[in-house]
Amino acid sequence: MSEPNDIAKKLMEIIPPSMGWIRTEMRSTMKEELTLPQFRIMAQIFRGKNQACDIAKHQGISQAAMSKMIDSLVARGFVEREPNENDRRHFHLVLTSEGDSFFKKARKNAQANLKEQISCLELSEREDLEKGLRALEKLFLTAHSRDNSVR
Amino acid sequence: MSEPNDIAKKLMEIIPPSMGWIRTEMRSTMKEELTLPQFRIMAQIFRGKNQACDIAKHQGISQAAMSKMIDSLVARGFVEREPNENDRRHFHLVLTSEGDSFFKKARKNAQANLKEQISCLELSEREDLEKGLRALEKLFLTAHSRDNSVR
DNA sequence: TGTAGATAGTTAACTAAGTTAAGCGTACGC
DNA sequence: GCGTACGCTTAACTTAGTTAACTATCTACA
Repeated sequence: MSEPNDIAKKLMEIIPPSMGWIRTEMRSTMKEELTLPQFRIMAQIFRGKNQACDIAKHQGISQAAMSKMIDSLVARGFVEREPNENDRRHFHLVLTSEGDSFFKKARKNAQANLKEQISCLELSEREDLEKGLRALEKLFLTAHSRDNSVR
Repeated sequence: MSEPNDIAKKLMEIIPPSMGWIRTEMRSTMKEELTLPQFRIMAQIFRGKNQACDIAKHQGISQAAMSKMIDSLVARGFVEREPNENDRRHFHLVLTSEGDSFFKKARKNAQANLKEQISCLELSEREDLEKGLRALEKLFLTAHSRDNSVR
């Protein structure tokens, strides 16, 4: 039990379809408004990450992709690029008040759906899930920071 | 603790970047050969799912998208559409011998990378992760089958 | 001081993966 | 045997990603 290899196998089996499911949930929740990658970018800005390249690194995408998605968020009036006086190479990304309230609403809806599903699990399963997510977080964070240091 | 709402929040925070990380891992493992969605389709066929619409449902994508990706797998010589005599509306998808051996090789490599990362976790964390993945599986499967029955 | 190199971001050209809508052929219930 | 549901494909489109080449800025250092 708990053989790294078995876990790796399970991870590859479970995570992608779960992700597909979350994507579908989010899509139906947010209708035409916002795609999942756009939502994630807004989530990062909301949490105080305000430099495009940092967010790009965190999401594992290129700066070019980031730049384009920020364009579309700016076009929708959800995000603004504020010039940064200290270092004029980068902008300070901020949510507009419209972006902020939309983000909060979208997050709440998406969570409500997920919450309903999660409520169907047994208590013990919910505990397992919670602990498992923490382990996954650590796994991802260590792997990720290692990547960054190497590349 | 273990409030469905907290878990939902955590899920939305952790799964997408984890997915991004797995995608990056897979990409570097499989080089130019195969994309992750293509790999997942092959995995389904490998496990005996051989009807395009079933796989499309499982992945949460449209039949049209499925059809195109199967085209590309067929073009690479990894998959074949065998006519089905019982019901000529659908094909019987099978891996070619080249597809089969490529799939096994790719899966082994991808797992080896993940395994290495997972080995860095404590034993207790690995156990948590394993249990959590099982809970996630159940969550996904029940939600998914409910979706299918409703939609 | 001035120049070399690193960093932040954009643009262009491309590909993959997804969507919806329309259509074709087959199977099946009544 | 006819309408309807099903399996699949095609066409036209969008989004998200890539790499490569570019601009502009900052920083370190001879």
